Amino acid sequence: MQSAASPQWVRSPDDLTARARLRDAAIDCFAQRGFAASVREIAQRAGVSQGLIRHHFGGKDNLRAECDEEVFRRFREIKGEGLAMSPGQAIGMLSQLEEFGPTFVYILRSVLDGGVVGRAFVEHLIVDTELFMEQAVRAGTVRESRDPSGRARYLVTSALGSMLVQLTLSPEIDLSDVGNAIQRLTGAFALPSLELFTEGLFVDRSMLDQYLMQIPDPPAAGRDIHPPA
Amino acid sequence: MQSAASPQWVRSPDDLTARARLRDAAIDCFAQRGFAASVREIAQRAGVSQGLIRHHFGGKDNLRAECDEEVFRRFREIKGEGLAMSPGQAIGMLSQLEEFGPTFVYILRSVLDGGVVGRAFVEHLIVDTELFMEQAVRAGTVRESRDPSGRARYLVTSALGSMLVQLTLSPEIDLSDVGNAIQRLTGAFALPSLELFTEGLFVDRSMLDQYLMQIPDPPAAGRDIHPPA
DNA sequence: GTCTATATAATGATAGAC
DNA sequence: GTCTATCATTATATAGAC
Repeated sequence: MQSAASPQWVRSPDDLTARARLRDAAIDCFAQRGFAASVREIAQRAGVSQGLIRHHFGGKDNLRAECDEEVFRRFREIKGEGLAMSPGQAIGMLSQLEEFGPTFVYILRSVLDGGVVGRAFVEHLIVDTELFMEQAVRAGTVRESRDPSGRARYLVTSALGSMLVQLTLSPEIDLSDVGNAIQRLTGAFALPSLELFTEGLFVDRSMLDQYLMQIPDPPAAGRDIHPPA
Repeated sequence: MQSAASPQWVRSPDDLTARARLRDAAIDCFAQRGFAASVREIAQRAGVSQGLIRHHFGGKDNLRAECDEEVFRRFREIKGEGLAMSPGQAIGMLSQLEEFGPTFVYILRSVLDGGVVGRAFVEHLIVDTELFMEQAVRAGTVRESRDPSGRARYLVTSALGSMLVQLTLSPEIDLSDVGNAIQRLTGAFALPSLELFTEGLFVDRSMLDQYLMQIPDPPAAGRDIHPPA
């Protein structure tokens, strides 16, 4: 386990093997310009020729797969194994780390792209959130849910999705300054979300009660398909 | 104003001008395969040659622009001018209309893509939601907010974003059956969202009160940037 | 290991025949 | 109005020299 100030994967470029330098250049490119970035572009950023990429990785798909792996590895490493954080805490912490910038943007892009990293990232967040909420419920700070899994999935997808929609709505946000970008994406929603989480939205319970009466089986476990596939 | 069962823009393909048929084929293609769909593909679906697209539209960008316009026109037409619906009602209604399928998927893709239709669509929903919530507050069914604009923006982006994230998480969902797709995307979240909107999440008010004391100015109007740009 | 040069495929743009 | 044929560009994949 590394200190947060200088994780294992941050070192001077000279220390890296050519293969790793190529992979990191690809991660940066994919983060900045999306997965449509060409191999020529990646090679140029790494200061080598495009032929070398094929030599080391065989093709773009393979290169992307290795980037996916590395990015998810970094995510797991930074997050820490047993550390259960709320999604807000996690995102807030991650965005503070300068070195994590490209990794985080890579993940966001992968979520939008439907890539494997994105999926894994979201599912990971959901599991963590369910655990975190479970603890919070036991601690008495968060209300119990009739469907803990569904609630965790709902909280994560709406928080993340909200950021992504805001992002597409605000092309002027500079993704290279990740900390600032996250601040802009989440700052505007601090008050509305706190308000909603504390006071709810509806004045009375009729909508919820109506729904609960309408469904056939006891409202203990989720009756709906939660896992994607 | 047309009846919902058969809007103005639904007719047998023979009734359409070649230009309109081409445009509609493009909308279908963009919806099904994304905006990377080639002009050859579009021409093939329309049963004409690729040269004809250039003849009528000049180029792909222009064609996309006309598709954007048409899709947004259909959206406005279906929605109705003065009709204020909740986001949930609106999405539920739209998904029922068979003919609206490609249009709806086109809009979703446009949101993900950051396209003009997507932006306009979201901003439209936000304005409608704010109006709707204003009425609901006056009617006594929804609680007052310290930041009505921010709340509307938060509700729309999180509801929509949640669907989009679920969509990327579930590639097996068949987008051609829009009604079913929406059902799968929203059904799992009915209970968690109703629960949250009715009962909130936190047991006590400490988080909210802490935030309210921390910010300098009176919590009447939003102190943050809400409009994207 | 690294480079240069080339093959191949796809796409959007264009020209000109009918 | 509509089609066919071709061009220019760009991307990846590949081969072979050093």
